[in-house]
Amino acid sequence: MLDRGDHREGVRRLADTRQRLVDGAFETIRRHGVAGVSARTIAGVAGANQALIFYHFGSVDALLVEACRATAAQRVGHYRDELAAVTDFSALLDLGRRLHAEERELGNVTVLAQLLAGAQGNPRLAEAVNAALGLWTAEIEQVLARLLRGSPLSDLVDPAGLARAVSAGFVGLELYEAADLEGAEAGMAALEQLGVLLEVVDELGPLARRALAARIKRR
Amino acid sequence: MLDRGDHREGVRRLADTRQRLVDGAFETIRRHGVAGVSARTIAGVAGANQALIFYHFGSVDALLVEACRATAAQRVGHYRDELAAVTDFSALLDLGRRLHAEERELGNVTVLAQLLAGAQGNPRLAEAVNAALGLWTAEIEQVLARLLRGSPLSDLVDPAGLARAVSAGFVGLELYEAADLEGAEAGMAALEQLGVLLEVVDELGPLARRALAARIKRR
DNA sequence: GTCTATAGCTGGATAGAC
DNA sequence: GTCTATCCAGCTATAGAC
Repeated sequence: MLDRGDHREGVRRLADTRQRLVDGAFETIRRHGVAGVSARTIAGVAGANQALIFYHFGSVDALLVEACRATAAQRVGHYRDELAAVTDFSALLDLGRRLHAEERELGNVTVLAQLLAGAQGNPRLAEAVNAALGLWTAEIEQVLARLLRGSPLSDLVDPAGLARAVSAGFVGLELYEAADLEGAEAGMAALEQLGVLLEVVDELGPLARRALAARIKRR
Repeated sequence: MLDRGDHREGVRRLADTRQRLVDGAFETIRRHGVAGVSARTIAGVAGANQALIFYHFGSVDALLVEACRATAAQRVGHYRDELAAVTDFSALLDLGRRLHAEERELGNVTVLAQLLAGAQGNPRLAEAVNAALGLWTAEIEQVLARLLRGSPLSDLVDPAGLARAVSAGFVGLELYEAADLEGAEAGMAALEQLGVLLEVVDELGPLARRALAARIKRR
């Protein structure tokens, strides 16, 4: 059927198999969740032979790990410059909105959530997902730390923790979406409202600012 | 070995099988995640025969649905009175801390997160998890709505959305925990800090309060 | 209601031809 | 590198003895 074995460099009938398997793994998780993943289903989506997963990666788990790693590295890199250019909470919220919409659209959040769930009792996968999430949170944390310097919020909010809470919120809401779409959307909106609150508080006038700082200190 | 078949009412060597299967299902998810769940693993944990799952519930899925339903109903009922007695954000935060600690300890959050992940592409399970989460969010939403009346935050924060965002945050962080314990704890702390921020803002003096309300209106 | 046994299937993984 | 064929483990679900 296909002209397999053709090795002229210009042909590229399909991307090389290894890559197609990685993409297929991602797509399979996105569509059916980790529960629906197997060597056979992935191979089916990738249009490749099941045995090739073991030839190229050694095991199905190892393929999932690679899919996780590759996606995170690529996507985080895609936003690095934009995140570095952010100078206030308002801009961060705007970027956050866009970033989340883009990643959701691509299915990256769903896949991350599913991998995270699958990592329960699977140390190899857990390590990979941890690394992937670490790439995201490190970037966000850096921006938050920069913005919080000199803010009345700096005594209250821990950048590292907030970065993880926001990531976890996205992940949790994405899972929620499969069970209750409208509820998840309302939750998403609330997350934005909290962002607006941070922004508003951060931009308070000197008087209100001092009152707030005093209140925070007292706790 | 065991004196099976003994039907004297006082014996109760073990709780009735149906209940042990529900508990076993819960425990299996908690320990190994949805990925590790099967009729055999559940039966093993429950100390029962695998075939009894199909006799009592018809399918493994149906057993998971029942475990989800039973746990949620029981636990939400457990907090209803306390939630109804809450009259300010400070008390809500205190209760929230305790509630979350208790539920985490019991494994209820982990199980919910795992079921949520498994609900992807499993409509029957999705419906059950949706109902379970609905019980929680309905209670939280009610308290939030009550507390927000008259607060400068009422124009900004939607109780229904916030209830879902908080639930999703807990769920997401619980998943996170399997991959990165310290990170998840930092995230949890940040969630509390946001709670404190709500509390502080809510209790602001009239002057700062007015400044804040004006800022919020402007957006 | 509970057990054993088993049918029938899907899954991970490997051997070996090409 | 890719394909076919296959082994074997584990799974759902049912039949039937007790």
